[in-house]
Amino acid sequence: MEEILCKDCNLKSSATKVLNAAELERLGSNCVGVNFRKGDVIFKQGAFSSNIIYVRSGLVKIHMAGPVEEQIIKITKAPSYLGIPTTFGEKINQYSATAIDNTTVCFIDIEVFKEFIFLNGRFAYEIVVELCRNELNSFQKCVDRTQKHIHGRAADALLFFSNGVYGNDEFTLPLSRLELGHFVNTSRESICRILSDFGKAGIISLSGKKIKILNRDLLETISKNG
Amino acid sequence: MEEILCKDCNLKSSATKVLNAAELERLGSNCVGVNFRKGDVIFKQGAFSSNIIYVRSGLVKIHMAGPVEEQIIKITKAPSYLGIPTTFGEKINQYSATAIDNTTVCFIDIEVFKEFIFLNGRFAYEIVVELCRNELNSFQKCVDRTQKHIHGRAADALLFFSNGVYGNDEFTLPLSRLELGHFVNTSRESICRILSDFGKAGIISLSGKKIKILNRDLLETISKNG
DNA sequence: AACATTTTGTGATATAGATCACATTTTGTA
DNA sequence: TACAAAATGTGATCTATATCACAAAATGTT
Repeated sequence: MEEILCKDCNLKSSATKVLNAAELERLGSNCVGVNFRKGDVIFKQGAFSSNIIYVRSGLVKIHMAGPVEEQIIKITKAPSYLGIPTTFGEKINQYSATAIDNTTVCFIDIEVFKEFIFLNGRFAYEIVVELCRNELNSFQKCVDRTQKHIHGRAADALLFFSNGVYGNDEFTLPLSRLELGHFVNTSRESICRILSDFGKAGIISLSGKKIKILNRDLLETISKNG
Repeated sequence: MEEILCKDCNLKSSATKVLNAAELERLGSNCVGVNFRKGDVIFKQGAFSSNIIYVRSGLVKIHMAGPVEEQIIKITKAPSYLGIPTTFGEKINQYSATAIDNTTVCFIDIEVFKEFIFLNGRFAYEIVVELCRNELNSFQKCVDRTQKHIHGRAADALLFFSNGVYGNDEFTLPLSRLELGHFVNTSRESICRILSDFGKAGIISLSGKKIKILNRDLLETISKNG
Protein backbone atom coordinates (compact mmCIF):
# COMPACT_ATOMS: atom_id res chain seq x y z
CA MET A 1 0.00 0.00 0.00
CA GLU A 2 1.05 3.60 -0.45
CA GLU A 3 2.56 4.70 2.82
CA ILE A 4 0.50 7.32 4.60
CA LEU A 5 1.71 8.96 7.77
CA CYS A 6 -0.70 8.67 10.70
CA LYS A 7 -0.85 12.42 11.04
CA ASP A 8 -2.02 12.73 7.44
CA CYS A 9 -4.42 9.80 7.65
CA ASN A 10 -7.96 10.86 6.94
CA LEU A 11 -9.40 7.65 8.32
CA LYS A 12 -8.63 8.21 11.99
CA SER A 13 -10.57 6.45 14.72
CA SER A 14 -12.39 8.63 17.24
CA ALA A 15 -9.65 7.69 19.70
CA THR A 16 -6.83 8.63 17.35
CA LYS A 17 -8.44 11.99 16.61
CA VAL A 18 -7.71 12.86 20.19
CA LEU A 19 -3.96 12.38 19.93
CA ASN A 20 -1.65 15.39 19.71
CA ALA A 21 1.04 15.94 17.10
CA ALA A 22 3.80 14.27 19.11
CA GLU A 23 1.62 11.26 19.85
CA LEU A 24 0.67 10.92 16.18
CA GLU A 25 4.35 11.01 15.35
CA ARG A 26 5.01 8.24 17.84
CA LEU A 27 2.05 6.26 16.50
CA GLY A 28 3.36 6.68 12.97
CA SER A 29 6.64 5.04 13.78
CA ASN A 30 4.96 2.07 15.48
CA CYS A 31 2.20 1.40 13.04
CA VAL A 32 2.27 -0.55 9.81
CA GLY A 33 -0.40 -0.43 7.13
CA VAL A 34 -1.28 -3.64 5.29
CA ASN A 35 -3.77 -4.54 2.57
CA PHE A 36 -5.76 -7.75 2.68
CA ARG A 37 -7.85 -9.22 -0.06
CA LYS A 38 -11.19 -10.94 0.40
CA GLY A 39 -10.52 -14.25 2.10
CA ASP A 40 -7.15 -13.32 3.62
CA VAL A 41 -6.64 -14.15 7.27
CA ILE A 42 -5.70 -11.08 9.33
CA PHE A 43 -4.97 -12.95 12.52
CA LYS A 44 -5.63 -16.44 13.70
CA GLN A 45 -7.06 -17.97 16.84
CA GLY A 46 -4.32 -19.59 18.87
CA ALA A 47 -1.54 -17.41 17.49
CA PHE A 48 0.50 -15.08 19.62
CA SER A 49 -0.83 -11.57 19.64
CA SER A 50 1.18 -8.40 20.03
CA ASN A 51 -0.69 -5.86 17.98
CA ILE A 52 -3.89 -3.93 18.04
CA ILE A 53 -5.41 -3.73 14.62
CA TYR A 54 -7.21 -0.73 13.28
CA VAL A 55 -9.40 -1.42 10.28
CA ARG A 56 -9.18 1.67 8.08
CA SER A 57 -11.38 0.39 5.31
CA GLY A 58 -13.10 -2.83 4.35
CA LEU A 59 -15.06 -5.58 6.02
CA VAL A 60 -13.89 -8.25 8.45
CA LYS A 61 -15.40 -11.31 10.06
CA ILE A 62 -14.47 -12.26 13.61
CA HIS A 63 -14.85 -15.98 14.03
CA MET A 64 -13.91 -18.71 16.41
CA ALA A 65 -13.87 -22.48 16.50
CA GLY A 66 -16.69 -23.68 18.70
CA PRO A 67 -17.02 -27.14 20.21
CA VAL A 68 -18.95 -28.30 17.14
CA GLU A 69 -18.14 -25.95 14.29
CA GLU A 70 -16.85 -22.55 13.29
CA GLN A 71 -18.93 -19.58 14.37
CA ILE A 72 -18.86 -16.06 13.01
CA ILE A 73 -19.17 -13.96 16.13
CA LYS A 74 -19.55 -10.70 14.33
CA ILE A 75 -18.87 -8.81 11.16
CA THR A 76 -17.16 -5.49 11.52
CA LYS A 77 -17.07 -2.67 9.06
CA ALA A 78 -14.31 -0.08 9.04
CA PRO A 79 -13.53 2.06 10.92
CA SER A 80 -13.01 -0.08 13.98
CA TYR A 81 -10.43 -1.71 16.20
CA LEU A 82 -9.85 -5.44 16.21
CA GLY A 83 -8.27 -7.55 18.83
CA ILE A 84 -8.21 -5.13 21.71
CA PRO A 85 -9.74 -7.73 24.04
CA THR A 86 -7.51 -10.47 22.82
CA THR A 87 -4.38 -8.40 23.09
CA PHE A 88 -5.11 -6.99 26.52
CA GLY A 89 -6.71 -10.03 28.05
CA GLU A 90 -4.55 -12.89 26.84
CA LYS A 91 -1.29 -13.33 25.02
CA ILE A 92 -2.95 -15.72 22.61
CA ASN A 93 -5.71 -14.78 20.18
CA GLN A 94 -9.00 -16.21 21.32
CA TYR A 95 -10.52 -15.78 17.88
CA SER A 96 -9.61 -15.22 14.25
CA ALA A 97 -10.19 -12.28 11.94
CA THR A 98 -10.56 -12.71 8.19
CA ALA A 99 -11.17 -10.10 5.51
CA ILE A 100 -14.45 -10.72 3.69
CA ASP A 101 -13.84 -7.84 1.33
CA ASN A 102 -10.71 -5.95 0.37
CA THR A 103 -9.50 -4.38 3.57
CA THR A 104 -6.81 -2.02 4.77
CA VAL A 105 -5.60 -2.24 8.32
CA CYS A 106 -2.92 -0.72 10.52
CA PHE A 107 -1.02 -2.93 12.92
CA ILE A 108 -0.31 -0.90 16.04
CA ASP A 109 2.25 -2.01 18.55
CA ILE A 110 0.48 -2.94 21.77
CA GLU A 111 3.00 -1.08 23.91
CA VAL A 112 2.34 2.20 22.15
CA PHE A 113 -1.35 1.64 22.51
CA LYS A 114 -0.99 1.00 26.23
CA GLU A 115 1.17 4.09 26.52
CA PHE A 116 -1.60 6.22 25.04
CA ILE A 117 -4.12 4.77 27.49
CA PHE A 118 -1.79 5.58 30.38
CA LEU A 119 -0.92 9.06 29.23
CA ASN A 120 -3.91 10.39 27.35
CA GLY A 121 -7.18 10.23 29.25
CA ARG A 122 -9.28 11.24 26.29
CA PHE A 123 -7.81 8.39 24.26
CA ALA A 124 -8.51 5.96 27.10
CA TYR A 125 -12.05 7.26 27.34
CA GLU A 126 -12.73 6.68 23.65
CA ILE A 127 -11.44 3.14 23.91
CA VAL A 128 -13.60 2.43 26.95
CA VAL A 129 -16.64 3.73 25.09
CA GLU A 130 -15.89 1.49 22.11
CA LEU A 131 -15.44 -1.56 24.34
CA CYS A 132 -18.69 -0.82 26.14
CA ARG A 133 -20.62 -0.53 22.92
CA ASN A 134 -19.18 -3.85 21.80
CA GLU A 135 -20.18 -5.56 25.00
CA LEU A 136 -23.78 -4.39 24.75
CA ASN A 137 -23.98 -5.47 21.14
CA SER A 138 -22.60 -8.87 21.91
CA PHE A 139 -25.09 -9.44 24.74
CA GLN A 140 -27.96 -8.50 22.48
CA LYS A 141 -26.64 -10.59 19.66
CA CYS A 142 -26.18 -13.61 21.89
CA VAL A 143 -29.74 -13.42 23.20
CA ASP A 144 -31.11 -13.12 19.67
CA ARG A 145 -28.94 -15.99 18.53
CA THR A 146 -30.16 -18.35 21.18
CA GLN A 147 -33.83 -17.35 21.28
CA LYS A 148 -34.97 -16.40 17.81
CA HIS A 149 -35.99 -19.00 15.29
CA ILE A 150 -33.97 -19.39 12.13
CA HIS A 151 -36.23 -17.24 10.02
CA GLY A 152 -35.83 -14.39 12.47
CA ARG A 153 -32.07 -14.77 12.62
CA ALA A 154 -31.79 -14.91 8.85
CA ALA A 155 -33.92 -11.77 8.58
CA ASP A 156 -31.63 -10.11 11.13
CA ALA A 157 -28.62 -10.94 9.02
CA LEU A 158 -30.14 -9.53 5.84
CA LEU A 159 -31.16 -6.34 7.63
CA PHE A 160 -27.69 -6.10 9.12
CA PHE A 161 -26.06 -6.20 5.70
CA SER A 162 -28.58 -3.81 4.23
CA ASN A 163 -28.61 -1.25 7.05
CA GLY A 164 -25.40 -1.79 8.92
CA VAL A 165 -22.96 -2.54 6.15
CA TYR A 166 -24.06 -1.40 2.71
CA GLY A 167 -26.73 1.20 3.47
CA ASN A 168 -28.72 -0.09 0.53
CA ASP A 169 -31.67 -2.34 -0.25
CA GLU A 170 -29.56 -4.09 -2.84
CA PHE A 171 -26.24 -5.69 -2.09
CA THR A 172 -23.94 -8.60 -2.79
CA LEU A 173 -23.58 -10.97 0.12
CA PRO A 174 -19.93 -11.11 1.17
CA LEU A 175 -20.42 -14.63 2.53
CA SER A 176 -21.08 -18.06 1.09
CA ARG A 177 -24.20 -19.90 2.21
CA LEU A 178 -22.07 -21.95 4.57
CA GLU A 179 -20.56 -18.86 6.14
CA LEU A 180 -23.96 -17.27 6.39
CA GLY A 181 -24.97 -20.39 8.29
CA HIS A 182 -22.05 -19.88 10.66
CA PHE A 183 -23.12 -16.28 11.12
CA VAL A 184 -26.70 -17.12 12.09
CA ASN A 185 -26.07 -20.50 13.68
CA THR A 186 -27.62 -22.84 11.22
CA SER A 187 -26.69 -25.33 8.62
CA ARG A 188 -25.99 -24.40 5.04
CA GLU A 189 -29.09 -26.31 3.97
CA SER A 190 -31.37 -24.36 6.26
CA ILE A 191 -30.00 -21.05 5.03
CA CYS A 192 -30.61 -22.12 1.44
CA ARG A 193 -34.17 -23.07 2.23
CA ILE A 194 -34.90 -19.86 4.10
CA LEU A 195 -33.47 -17.62 1.43
CA SER A 196 -35.57 -19.38 -1.15
CA ASP A 197 -38.61 -19.14 1.18
CA PHE A 198 -38.01 -15.40 1.39
CA GLY A 199 -37.67 -15.29 -2.37
CA LYS A 200 -40.91 -17.19 -2.98
CA ALA A 201 -42.73 -14.94 -0.52
CA GLY A 202 -41.56 -11.88 -2.44
CA ILE A 203 -39.64 -10.51 0.53
CA ILE A 204 -36.35 -10.50 -1.34
CA SER A 205 -35.18 -11.18 -4.84
CA LEU A 206 -32.04 -13.19 -5.09
CA SER A 207 -29.73 -14.47 -7.73
CA GLY A 208 -26.65 -16.10 -6.31
CA LYS A 209 -25.12 -13.69 -3.86
CA LYS A 210 -27.00 -10.65 -5.16
CA ILE A 211 -29.88 -9.78 -2.89
CA LYS A 212 -32.47 -7.08 -3.04
CA ILE A 213 -34.90 -6.42 -0.24
CA LEU A 214 -38.38 -6.01 -1.70
CA ASN A 215 -40.51 -5.98 1.43
CA ARG A 216 -38.59 -4.44 4.26
CA ASP A 217 -41.60 -4.18 6.58
CA LEU A 218 -42.26 -7.87 6.41
CA LEU A 219 -38.59 -8.66 6.89
CA GLU A 220 -38.55 -6.52 9.99
CA THR A 221 -41.64 -8.26 11.32
CA ILE A 222 -39.99 -11.62 10.79
CA SER A 223 -36.86 -10.35 12.49
CA LYS A 224 -38.92 -9.35 15.53
CA ASN A 225 -41.27 -12.29 15.86
CA GLY A 226 -39.47 -15.04 13.99
CA MET B 1 -24.79 -0.93 56.21
CA GLU B 2 -22.08 0.44 58.41
CA GLU B 3 -20.48 3.32 56.55
CA ILE B 4 -16.94 2.58 55.44
CA LEU B 5 -14.80 5.23 53.81
CA CYS B 6 -13.40 4.23 50.44
CA LYS B 7 -9.87 4.81 51.65
CA ASP B 8 -10.41 2.31 54.47
CA CYS B 9 -12.24 -0.21 52.30
CA ASN B 10 -10.46 -3.53 52.22
CA LEU B 11 -12.46 -4.74 49.23
CA LYS B 12 -11.02 -2.43 46.61
CA SER B 13 -11.11 -3.29 42.93
CA SER B 14 -7.82 -3.54 41.10
CA ALA B 15 -8.68 -0.21 39.50
CA THR B 16 -9.44 1.49 42.79
CA LYS B 17 -6.19 0.24 44.31
CA VAL B 18 -4.46 2.50 41.85
CA LEU B 19 -6.11 5.70 43.07
CA ASN B 20 -4.18 8.11 45.25
CA ALA B 21 -5.33 9.54 48.57
CA ALA B 22 -7.01 12.61 47.07
CA GLU B 23 -8.80 10.51 44.49
CA LEU B 24 -10.01 8.08 47.15
CA GLU B 25 -11.31 11.04 49.09
CA ARG B 26 -13.19 12.24 46.03
CA LEU B 27 -14.52 8.74 45.38
CA GLY B 28 -15.66 8.51 49.00
CA SER B 29 -17.86 11.55 48.68
CA ASN B 30 -19.47 10.27 45.46
CA CYS B 31 -20.04 6.70 46.37
CA VAL B 32 -22.86 5.13 48.34
CA GLY B 33 -22.82 1.64 49.79
CA VAL B 34 -26.03 -0.39 49.76
CA ASN B 35 -26.98 -3.90 50.90
CA PHE B 36 -29.23 -6.12 48.83
CA ARG B 37 -30.81 -9.35 49.88
CA LYS B 38 -31.20 -12.42 47.72
CA GLY B 39 -33.82 -11.62 45.10
CA ASP B 40 -33.51 -7.83 45.28
CA VAL B 41 -33.22 -5.98 41.99
CA ILE B 42 -30.09 -3.82 41.83
CA PHE B 43 -30.94 -2.13 38.56
CA LYS B 44 -33.50 -2.77 35.91
CA GLN B 45 -33.41 -2.98 32.13
CA GLY B 46 -35.05 0.08 30.62
CA ALA B 47 -34.37 2.33 33.60
CA PHE B 48 -32.20 5.41 33.43
CA SER B 49 -28.65 4.75 34.43
CA SER B 50 -26.27 7.20 36.05
CA ASN B 51 -24.08 5.05 38.23
CA ILE B 52 -21.37 2.51 37.95
CA ILE B 53 -21.86 -0.25 40.45
CA TYR B 54 -19.06 -1.96 42.25
CA VAL B 55 -19.99 -5.30 43.81
CA ARG B 56 -17.99 -5.53 47.03
CA SER B 57 -19.39 -8.86 48.15
CA GLY B 58 -22.07 -11.27 47.09
CA LEU B 59 -23.42 -12.77 43.90
CA VAL B 60 -25.38 -11.10 41.12
CA LYS B 61 -27.14 -12.26 37.98
CA ILE B 62 -27.12 -10.09 34.87
CA HIS B 63 -30.21 -10.82 32.85
CA MET B 64 -32.17 -9.39 29.99
CA ALA B 65 -35.55 -9.91 28.37
CA GLY B 66 -35.07 -11.70 25.09
CA PRO B 67 -37.57 -11.89 22.27
CA VAL B 68 -39.00 -15.08 23.77
CA GLU B 69 -38.07 -15.17 27.41
CA GLU B 70 -35.76 -13.92 30.10
CA GLN B 71 -32.11 -14.89 29.75
CA ILE B 72 -29.40 -14.85 32.39
CA ILE B 73 -26.42 -13.52 30.50
CA LYS B 74 -23.96 -14.12 33.27
CA ILE B 75 -23.51 -14.54 36.96
CA THR B 76 -20.92 -12.35 38.58
CA LYS B 77 -19.21 -12.87 41.88
CA ALA B 78 -17.71 -10.02 43.86
CA PRO B 79 -15.43 -8.20 43.39
CA SER B 80 -16.51 -6.77 40.06
CA TYR B 81 -18.02 -3.79 38.32
CA LEU B 82 -21.53 -3.82 36.95
CA GLY B 83 -23.07 -1.62 34.38
CA ILE B 84 -19.98 -0.03 32.96
CA PRO B 85 -21.10 -0.83 29.39
CA THR B 86 -24.63 0.27 30.01
CA THR B 87 -23.62 3.49 31.65
CA PHE B 88 -21.03 4.47 29.08
CA GLY B 89 -22.78 3.21 26.01
CA GLU B 90 -26.39 4.18 26.54
CA LYS B 91 -28.36 6.28 28.96
CA ILE B 92 -30.78 3.43 29.49
CA ASN B 93 -29.90 0.09 31.05
CA GLN B 94 -29.82 -2.60 28.43
CA TYR B 95 -30.08 -5.33 31.04
CA SER B 96 -31.04 -5.92 34.66
CA ALA B 97 -28.97 -6.96 37.66
CA THR B 98 -30.46 -8.90 40.54
CA ALA B 99 -28.80 -10.17 43.72
CA ILE B 100 -28.97 -13.95 43.95
CA ASP B 101 -27.33 -13.95 47.35
CA ASN B 102 -26.87 -11.24 49.96
CA THR B 103 -24.79 -8.61 48.28
CA THR B 104 -23.09 -5.33 49.09
CA VAL B 105 -22.49 -2.81 46.36
CA CYS B 106 -21.23 0.73 45.99
CA PHE B 107 -22.99 3.12 43.65
CA ILE B 108 -20.39 5.35 42.08
CA ASP B 109 -21.33 8.53 40.31
CA ILE B 110 -20.60 8.13 36.61
CA GLU B 111 -18.98 11.56 36.38
CA VAL B 112 -16.40 10.74 39.01
CA PHE B 113 -15.69 7.48 37.27
CA LYS B 114 -15.17 9.28 33.96
CA GLU B 115 -12.95 11.78 35.68
CA PHE B 116 -10.68 9.00 36.93
CA ILE B 117 -10.44 7.56 33.44
CA PHE B 118 -9.46 10.96 32.06
CA LEU B 119 -6.99 11.80 34.76
CA ASN B 120 -5.51 8.53 35.95
CA GLY B 121 -4.05 6.37 33.21
CA ARG B 122 -3.47 3.40 35.46
CA PHE B 123 -7.11 3.44 36.49
CA ALA B 124 -8.18 3.62 32.83
CA TYR B 125 -5.87 0.75 32.04
CA GLU B 126 -7.37 -1.47 34.73
CA ILE B 127 -10.86 -0.74 33.45
CA VAL B 128 -9.86 -1.53 29.88
CA VAL B 129 -8.39 -4.84 31.02
CA GLU B 130 -11.59 -5.75 32.88
CA LEU B 131 -13.73 -4.88 29.86
CA CYS B 132 -11.52 -6.94 27.58
CA ARG B 133 -11.72 -9.96 29.83
CA ASN B 134 -15.50 -9.62 29.87
CA GLU B 135 -15.68 -9.45 26.11
CA LEU B 136 -13.64 -12.60 25.65
CA ASN B 137 -15.73 -14.45 28.21
CA SER B 138 -18.93 -13.40 26.58
CA PHE B 139 -17.77 -14.55 23.15
CA GLN B 140 -16.80 -17.92 24.52
CA LYS B 141 -20.00 -18.23 26.50
CA CYS B 142 -22.12 -17.35 23.49
CA VAL B 143 -20.46 -19.97 21.31
CA ASP B 144 -20.92 -22.62 23.99
CA ARG B 145 -24.51 -21.59 24.48
CA THR B 146 -25.39 -21.94 20.83
CA GLN B 147 -23.35 -25.03 19.98
CA LYS B 148 -23.30 -27.37 22.95
CA HIS B 149 -26.16 -29.70 23.69
CA ILE B 150 -28.14 -29.26 26.86
CA HIS B 151 -26.21 -31.84 28.83
CA GLY B 152 -22.98 -30.03 28.05
CA ARG B 153 -24.39 -26.66 28.98
CA ALA B 154 -25.82 -28.00 32.22
CA ALA B 155 -22.47 -29.56 33.07
CA ASP B 156 -20.84 -26.19 32.34
CA ALA B 157 -23.17 -24.49 34.76
CA LEU B 158 -22.48 -26.96 37.55
CA LEU B 159 -18.74 -26.65 37.02
CA PHE B 160 -19.07 -22.88 36.99
CA PHE B 161 -20.77 -22.86 40.39
CA SER B 162 -18.36 -25.37 41.80
CA ASN B 163 -15.12 -23.84 40.47
CA GLY B 164 -15.95 -20.25 39.69
CA VAL B 165 -18.26 -19.33 42.51
CA TYR B 166 -18.04 -21.58 45.56
CA GLY B 167 -14.66 -23.24 45.13
CA ASN B 168 -16.18 -26.45 46.46
CA ASP B 169 -17.57 -29.76 45.22
CA GLU B 170 -20.60 -29.23 47.39
CA PHE B 171 -22.79 -26.16 47.15
CA THR B 172 -26.31 -24.84 47.29
CA LEU B 173 -27.62 -23.66 43.94
CA PRO B 174 -28.49 -19.97 44.16
CA LEU B 175 -31.08 -20.39 41.39
CA SER B 176 -34.42 -22.10 40.98
CA ARG B 177 -34.74 -24.71 38.25
CA LEU B 178 -36.47 -22.14 36.07
CA GLU B 179 -33.64 -19.65 36.51
CA LEU B 180 -31.11 -22.37 35.87
CA GLY B 181 -33.00 -22.95 32.64
CA HIS B 182 -32.64 -19.27 31.77
CA PHE B 183 -28.94 -19.50 32.52
CA VAL B 184 -28.30 -22.43 30.19
CA ASN B 185 -31.00 -21.70 27.62
CA THR B 186 -33.42 -24.47 28.26
CA SER B 187 -36.79 -25.08 29.74
CA ARG B 188 -37.35 -25.81 33.40
CA GLU B 189 -38.45 -29.33 32.50
CA SER B 190 -35.27 -30.13 30.64
CA ILE B 191 -33.12 -28.93 33.50
CA CYS B 192 -35.07 -31.12 35.92
CA ARG B 193 -34.59 -34.12 33.70
CA ILE B 194 -30.88 -33.50 33.19
CA LEU B 195 -30.17 -33.00 36.86
CA SER B 196 -31.94 -36.22 37.64
CA ASP B 197 -30.08 -37.95 34.78
CA PHE B 198 -26.82 -36.75 36.35
CA GLY B 199 -28.05 -38.00 39.69
CA LYS B 200 -28.98 -41.45 38.38
CA ALA B 201 -25.61 -41.71 36.64
CA GLY B 202 -23.85 -40.99 39.92
CA ILE B 203 -22.24 -37.84 38.60
CA ILE B 204 -23.81 -35.66 41.26
CA SER B 205 -25.91 -36.17 44.32
CA LEU B 206 -28.75 -33.78 44.72
CA SER B 207 -31.46 -32.99 47.19
CA GLY B 208 -33.38 -29.88 46.28
CA LYS B 209 -30.88 -27.11 45.70
CA LYS B 210 -28.02 -28.89 47.46
CA ILE B 211 -25.64 -30.38 44.96
CA LYS B 212 -22.48 -32.37 45.37
CA ILE B 213 -20.24 -33.27 42.48
CA LEU B 214 -19.30 -36.94 42.75
CA ASN B 215 -17.62 -37.55 39.41
CA ARG B 216 -15.88 -34.42 38.27
CA ASP B 217 -14.01 -36.11 35.43
CA LEU B 218 -17.17 -37.35 33.83
CA LEU B 219 -18.82 -33.97 34.29
CA GLU B 220 -15.90 -32.31 32.55
CA THR B 221 -16.11 -34.80 29.70
CA ILE B 222 -19.79 -34.06 29.29
CA SER B 223 -19.04 -30.34 29.38
CA LYS B 224 -16.55 -30.77 26.54
CA ASN B 225 -18.37 -33.19 24.29
CA GLY B 226 -21.98 -32.79 25.32
C1' DA C 1 -51.66 -26.89 61.88
C1' DA C 2 -54.13 -25.96 57.70
C1' DC C 3 -54.32 -23.81 53.27
C1' DA C 4 -52.77 -21.44 49.31
C1' DT C 5 -48.95 -20.74 46.40
C1' DT C 6 -44.87 -21.74 44.28
C1' DT C 7 -41.57 -24.97 42.86
C1' DT C 8 -40.29 -29.38 41.21
C1' DG C 9 -40.43 -34.10 38.80
C1' DT C 10 -41.64 -36.94 34.97
C1' DG C 11 -44.29 -39.09 31.27
C1' DA C 12 -46.45 -38.35 26.50
C1' DT C 13 -46.40 -35.80 22.38
C1' DA C 14 -45.13 -32.37 18.93
C1' DT C 15 -41.84 -29.91 16.01
C1' DA C 16 -38.00 -26.96 14.43
C1' DG C 17 -34.21 -27.72 12.39
C1' DA C 18 -30.24 -31.03 11.64
C1' DT C 19 -28.58 -34.47 8.81
C1' DC C 20 -28.31 -37.33 4.77
C1' DA C 21 -28.40 -37.85 -0.10
C1' DC C 22 -28.08 -36.42 -4.49
C1' DA C 23 -28.76 -33.33 -8.55
C1' DT C 24 -27.47 -28.93 -10.40
C1' DT C 25 -24.99 -24.76 -10.92
C1' DT C 26 -21.05 -21.90 -10.49
C1' DT C 27 -16.26 -21.01 -10.29
C1' DG C 28 -11.60 -21.58 -10.98
C1' DT C 29 -7.98 -23.33 -13.94
C1' DA C 30 -5.18 -26.18 -17.20
C1' DT D 1 -13.30 -24.81 -24.11
C1' DA D 2 -13.24 -28.28 -21.19
C1' DC D 3 -12.74 -30.39 -16.66
C1' DA D 4 -12.25 -30.64 -11.79
C1' DA D 5 -13.60 -28.65 -7.61
C1' DA D 6 -16.48 -26.00 -4.92
C1' DA D 7 -20.85 -24.04 -3.88
C1' DT D 8 -25.78 -24.36 -4.04
C1' DG D 9 -30.74 -26.17 -4.01
C1' DT D 10 -34.17 -29.28 -2.37
C1' DG D 11 -36.50 -33.53 -0.95
C1' DA D 12 -36.72 -37.32 2.71
C1' DT D 13 -35.63 -38.63 7.14
C1' DC D 14 -34.23 -38.29 12.03
C1' DT D 15 -33.65 -36.34 16.63
C1' DA D 16 -32.93 -33.17 20.42
C1' DT D 17 -35.56 -30.53 22.95
C1' DA D 18 -39.81 -27.84 23.65
C1' DT D 19 -44.37 -28.11 25.09
C1' DC D 20 -48.30 -30.01 27.41
C1' DA D 21 -50.31 -32.15 31.32
C1' DC D 22 -50.54 -33.45 35.73
C1' DA D 23 -48.95 -35.17 40.33
C1' DA D 24 -46.05 -34.42 44.22
C1' DA D 25 -43.10 -31.54 47.24
C1' DA D 26 -41.72 -27.58 49.30
C1' DT D 27 -42.54 -23.09 51.00
C1' DG D 28 -44.83 -19.26 52.83
C1' DT D 29 -48.91 -17.33 55.38
C1' DT D 30 -52.92 -16.73 58.44
